[in-house]
Amino acid sequence: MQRQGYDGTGIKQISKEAGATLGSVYHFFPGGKQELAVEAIRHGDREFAEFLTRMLAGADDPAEAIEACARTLGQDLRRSDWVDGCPVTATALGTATRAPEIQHAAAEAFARWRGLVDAKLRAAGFAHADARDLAHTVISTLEGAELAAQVSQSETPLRLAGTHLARLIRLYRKATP
Amino acid sequence: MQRQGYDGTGIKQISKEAGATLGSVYHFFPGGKQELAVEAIRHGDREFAEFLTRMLAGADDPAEAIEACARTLGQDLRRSDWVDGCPVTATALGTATRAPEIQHAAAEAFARWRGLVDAKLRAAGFAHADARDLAHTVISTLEGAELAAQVSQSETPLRLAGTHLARLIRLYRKATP
DNA sequence: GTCTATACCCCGATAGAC
DNA sequence: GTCTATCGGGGTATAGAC
Repeated sequence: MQRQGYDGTGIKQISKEAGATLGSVYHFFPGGKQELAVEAIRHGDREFAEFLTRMLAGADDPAEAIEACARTLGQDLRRSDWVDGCPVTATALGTATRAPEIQHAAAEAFARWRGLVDAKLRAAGFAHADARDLAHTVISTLEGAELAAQVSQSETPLRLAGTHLARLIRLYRKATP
Repeated sequence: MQRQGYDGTGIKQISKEAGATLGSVYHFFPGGKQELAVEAIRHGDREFAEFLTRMLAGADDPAEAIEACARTLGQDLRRSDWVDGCPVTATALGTATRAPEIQHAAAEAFARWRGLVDAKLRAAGFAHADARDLAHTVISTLEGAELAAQVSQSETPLRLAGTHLARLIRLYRKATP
């Protein structure tokens, strides 16, 4: 679903690639495709949260850590031949009206990631309001740059997003000490 | 397709809502669903390009114009009940592997929008390299914030994106005069 | 150019043997 | 719990009358 989206991915395809039978899938996911999608998003949520935690722990300076994060995302995306984008976006996009539970799971993922950045910024001494606001834009920008990188098959959007986010963060550190 | 994505939107649904018969659709779009999707993306491309042109012309200061742009995007998104997001993203996402032409049209749209921001920044006296790089991040951030706003059903990501992009742009104006 | 009918296929979901 | 068979419906696309 990360690659093909909710509607583009069939349960039969999933069961085949997983080496399970169709009956097994419906045994463990009685809620059908919707439940499967929610679990897929939660899985992607945890996955990216772990990645983000690792990257944020990689440098004391939050600006430096975020910039490294963006670069790594670009490298990983290229390695996947521009196919493995955000594990939440593709699944959630387009299902908003039909399946609120899916959208809710996606919102939770975004909120968790934001929380991780927020905590890092506060730990580095940023004002709470600044940290909260900056965390929003850091996630938004990473998300958008990942999208742009995927569409244009280039690491450039993510590289520049890293550079600019770092400058923005440093600007706020100086602005409200 | 803007709302439901490529796979979530049926040609029968399109023909019904358009008041046309299925035969007519295939008469004017012999390339079938793929051709329809490419034209839909080109349409969204022009639509947003006109919106962006209008917003950029609304203020001499690029930072101010971009901030107003983000706010307006948020208001429009709320007015649509968080349904009408970027007219390109939903259609293009998930079709990368199967339909390169769709992805190519999406890449062209992003490039055109970037070009508009780039031109505005250069016209305001920014160094060419700075303008080019900033245009990348402006589009990425607006795109990601629109996504985040849609998922969380809140204007906050777009409002903050506007604020932060404005500060970033002003920083560069001062940095390299 | 416009319309209806239909071919052909795969979808999600379920039934029921084992 | 695991598997196969199948249901009902909708998908894209086409054929061919008008």
